[in-house]
Amino acid sequence: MPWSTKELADLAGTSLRAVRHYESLGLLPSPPRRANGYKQYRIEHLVRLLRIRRLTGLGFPLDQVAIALDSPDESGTALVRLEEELSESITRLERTRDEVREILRLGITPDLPPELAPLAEAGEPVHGMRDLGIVVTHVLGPGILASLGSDFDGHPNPLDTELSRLPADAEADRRERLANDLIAALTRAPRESPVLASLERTLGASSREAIASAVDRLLNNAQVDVLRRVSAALQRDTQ
Amino acid sequence: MPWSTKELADLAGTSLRAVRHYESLGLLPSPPRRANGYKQYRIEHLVRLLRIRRLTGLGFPLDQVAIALDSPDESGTALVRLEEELSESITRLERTRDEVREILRLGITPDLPPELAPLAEAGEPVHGMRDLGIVVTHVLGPGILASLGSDFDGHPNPLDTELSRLPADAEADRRERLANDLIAALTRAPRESPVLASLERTLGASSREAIASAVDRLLNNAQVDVLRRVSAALQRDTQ
DNA sequence: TTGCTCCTCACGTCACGTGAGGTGGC
DNA sequence: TTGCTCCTCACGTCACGTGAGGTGGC
Repeated sequence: MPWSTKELADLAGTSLRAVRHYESLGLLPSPPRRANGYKQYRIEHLVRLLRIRRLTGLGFPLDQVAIALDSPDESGTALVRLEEELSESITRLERTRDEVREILRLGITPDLPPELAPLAEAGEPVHGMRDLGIVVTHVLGPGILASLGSDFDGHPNPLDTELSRLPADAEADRRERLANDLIAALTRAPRESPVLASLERTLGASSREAIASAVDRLLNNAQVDVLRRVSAALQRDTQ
Repeated sequence: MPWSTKELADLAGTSLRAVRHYESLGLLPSPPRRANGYKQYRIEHLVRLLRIRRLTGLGFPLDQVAIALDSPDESGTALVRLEEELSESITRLERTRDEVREILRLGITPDLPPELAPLAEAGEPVHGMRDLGIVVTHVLGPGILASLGSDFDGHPNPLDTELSRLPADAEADRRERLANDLIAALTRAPRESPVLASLERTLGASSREAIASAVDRLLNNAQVDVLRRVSAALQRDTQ
């Protein structure tokens, strides 16, 4: 007539270990035993176990379950908090699910912010620009690339591609030509310079340093040279 | 110029401990140290850390992160699986959130299935019927109460209330009257008897036993007596 | 005797959080 | 000297899962 631990677990649709766990926490009273030490559960234990399972199924942590079991009518605030937590989790998961779907749709790599993915496609062995992009988008926030004038809407800007592939020993006139093209492109885009300037003013010292370090160590001399010219021209522009 | 562990963590927007954790797993290479043992992180570490954070932010477990970092282009199947897991979690959480909202809306206690809540309201100290309900709804599935003819749509059926409050020493004619009323009510409800009968035929031995045990130990003699009469009448009806 | 069930430790999971205890830098 | 930072163990979290090692029941 009485049930073993396994039988009780099966009746309640849960596991042997869960039953023992609840018992060790005092959520479920220890049943009487037979002479050989086997436990004998009865209907009161099944009822209690079903109530525990119901509460854990709703998402109550076990310490809250202990409280709710003894005063089920006063669990109002706990329920409100639970609902809030559930809603938060749902919106968070929905956001990341949408992001994962977007990554799948575009067929891009998941380890970069999506704005940077086209850059990764552009040139395989050139990781300097990619890594610079990772640091800059993190420090300045995503969207910075758009405001820099690059049209990362599916295809990399040819100028960006050329910059990322610029060899360290590129000749002076090639550097100058690329710099001028970039300056022209950035100047045509109406929105970027003020954004950049205001961002730069509000940047903390450590962020500045991180970007400077990224530029210095991740790009080669020719690339840095080109970016310096661009930067100087834009700064003149803003003043 | 190089960064301490704390500085690196701050730059990446994560914790000291997370950085050390990634390092201990080999996700992040150990940086060179100064003479006193202090670690010196550089831009490569920041880039790596940001890529790790991006992947964990999407929900990748750390062992998958290790793989994805080294071959970011081949994480397609991992992404598909991730999307599926996210979707499953979302629907599961939505279901429980809706259930929690319903509990809040009705102002009922969370430790019972919602169909049983009105029963709990009916009589305070009478837990026998409540506990029987918990066992029966779990074993036979929710919805069984509806098919038993009780209209649990906001108010407890007066007959149920009377049954749950029936004292053990109720007199014979009171028992008979209540049994007849219940039989009449159940017979008027068009849908229940076949459901019950078919369920009973398909029940396993352990479930039968659980219900029998619940009836025997959670109800008093008078209540069991009334239910026996009702059961007998219904069984005659079905044949 | 063999196979199945029951029992009690006790470590493992996952991604870190949180001290403990000691030392270096200013 | 004091306060702050850095370091390395190492245990804690949460709700159990998963053996290990031993015994009882048929």
